[in-house]
Amino acid sequence: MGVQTDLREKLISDYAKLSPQMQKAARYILDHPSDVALRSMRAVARSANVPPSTVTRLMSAIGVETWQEFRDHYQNRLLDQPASYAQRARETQRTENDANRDEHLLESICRTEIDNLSAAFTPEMVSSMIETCEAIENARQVFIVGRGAAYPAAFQFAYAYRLFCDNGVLVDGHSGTFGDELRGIGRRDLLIALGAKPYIRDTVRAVEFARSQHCPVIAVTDSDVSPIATDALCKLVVRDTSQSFFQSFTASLSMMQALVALLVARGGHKALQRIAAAEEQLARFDTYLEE
Amino acid sequence: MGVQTDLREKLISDYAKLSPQMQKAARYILDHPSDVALRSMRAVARSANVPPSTVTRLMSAIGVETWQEFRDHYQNRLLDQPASYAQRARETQRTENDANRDEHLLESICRTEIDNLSAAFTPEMVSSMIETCEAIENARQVFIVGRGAAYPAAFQFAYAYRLFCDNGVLVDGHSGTFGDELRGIGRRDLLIALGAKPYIRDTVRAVEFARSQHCPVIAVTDSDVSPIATDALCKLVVRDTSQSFFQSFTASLSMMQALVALLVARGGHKALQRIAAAEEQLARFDTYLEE
DNA sequence: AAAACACCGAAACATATGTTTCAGATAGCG
DNA sequence: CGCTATCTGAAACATATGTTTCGGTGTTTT
Repeated sequence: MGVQTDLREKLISDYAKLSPQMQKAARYILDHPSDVALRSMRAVARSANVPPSTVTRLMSAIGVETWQEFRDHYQNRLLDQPASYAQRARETQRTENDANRDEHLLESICRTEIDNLSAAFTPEMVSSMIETCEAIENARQVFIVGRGAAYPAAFQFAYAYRLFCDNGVLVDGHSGTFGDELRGIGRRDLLIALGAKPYIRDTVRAVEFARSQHCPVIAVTDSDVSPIATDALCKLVVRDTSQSFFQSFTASLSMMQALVALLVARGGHKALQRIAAAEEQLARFDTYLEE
Repeated sequence: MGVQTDLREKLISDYAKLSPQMQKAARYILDHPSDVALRSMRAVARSANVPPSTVTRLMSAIGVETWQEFRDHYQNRLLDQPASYAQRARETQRTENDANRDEHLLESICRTEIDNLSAAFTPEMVSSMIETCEAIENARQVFIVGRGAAYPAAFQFAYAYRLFCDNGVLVDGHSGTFGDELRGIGRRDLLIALGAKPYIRDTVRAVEFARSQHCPVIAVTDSDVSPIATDALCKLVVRDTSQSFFQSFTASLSMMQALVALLVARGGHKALQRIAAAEEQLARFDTYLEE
């Protein structure tokens, strides 16, 4: 070895001493190593939102003569570990009942998650999601309920939704009783209910209550015949296959995120303006770390 | 899309019908596929002892419009990505002002999410996750902190973890001040911190406090140089690329779920017994709907 | 033998790339 | 306040890149 230090490590260790703009460049490079190997310097600079000169300066700052040298290093790295997905699967399978049981488990989890995810974006689901969006756009208030393991996805949606709409209510029962928050729900509102087997009683009750008040329901659940999905306006059925005792809520979360993205895209300028305002407000509160 | 044939196969099948010089070029390309991905066209031509024009002609001979298209194909093969980031971006842009804009957006979101997910389960990440598990198993108390958009993933882990271990603490600041919950943290404990750009001040402060008390930190974040990741025991770097203004936390959530699954798998019978006990307790409380 | 044809490589071309230069901006300090 | 030192981005620069053009070569066809 000797002088052949790993440039990536060097970039990390020197990161603190770099100028702000160089940090931006360095950060992009660290986060997208394959870009260095495959794309041009100017293209990388463009993606990092930095002028080309900054990248050249970064090179000399970390003691690299030329971009070529840097690129070569990353190309070799890329060639050394052609850890393709398929190859990885084969390797892990070969050593199935072996010492690296853990690796195999994680590999299998990854595949399952990807399957769950693609199942959530089939054409039928996509059109259901678009319907859901229309329902949300026309609703007076949007209630979101998800208990237990479904709570993260519900929270995620409520959190993002609140950044550009103020008619969202996360029914989390954190303060006082659960039912209080649903008071006044009616036919012009909308309830988004999340939950998979085993169905949590609270969630089902919330759905039943909403329906009794003629409030339409969007069900994000694991089956067309789940107690949450009965008579729902839209049934967003997500797979939650998992290797562990615990169902996977990855697909639910992803779908909720996709709904938010879709709402924003359809909302156009107005939505973006509200987001900007919300973020500025957060910045005022000193929520975020400065650059 | 649709007619997305494999260009390498095309090269092989058409080989016989090519002119001698083109065969020389084709042959070199077949023998050195990574050269196509990494080097320039002229460089490849030089190595193949062929003028550049021959390579261009070869492109049109096999029905490829431009060398870029050819190179992109080989780059994707090298990365084993079903669709390149650039390609995806172009596709989405192309159909931006279209009738079925929504469908395209969702389709593109799905692909991005899958990319994020596979990036979270690369061999390096897998080994980091296993290290993380060992750290968790040896910790006295396990603190989990994630604010804002990172909260779902933190909650998810804490919720599942509590079903089979009782030394987990979700630092959510719901009651009283944030710092209170970290009181007494020390070198035998462990802090799992989640957060992506823009970094929420509270999270960073929690990390700094933990480090000042010599408590090791596991960082689930978006970059090796994120303020959360500095001096972390394990850096679990997850991609959060997203089509919307909002980062995607799908990969974070999935990784946390995977950690739980891994912990349970390594925990063996004991873990399963505890889970059974926890579920029975929940059933006693009438949490779930009966069948 | 001449014409028609496919094939080839040097050179021309417009564009893109990596690097350097320079002038303005910004922050630190006496 | 002024002075310095650093940082930054636009522009300039020489070079490299992908593609096209064009004339030349050899082979086939009539």
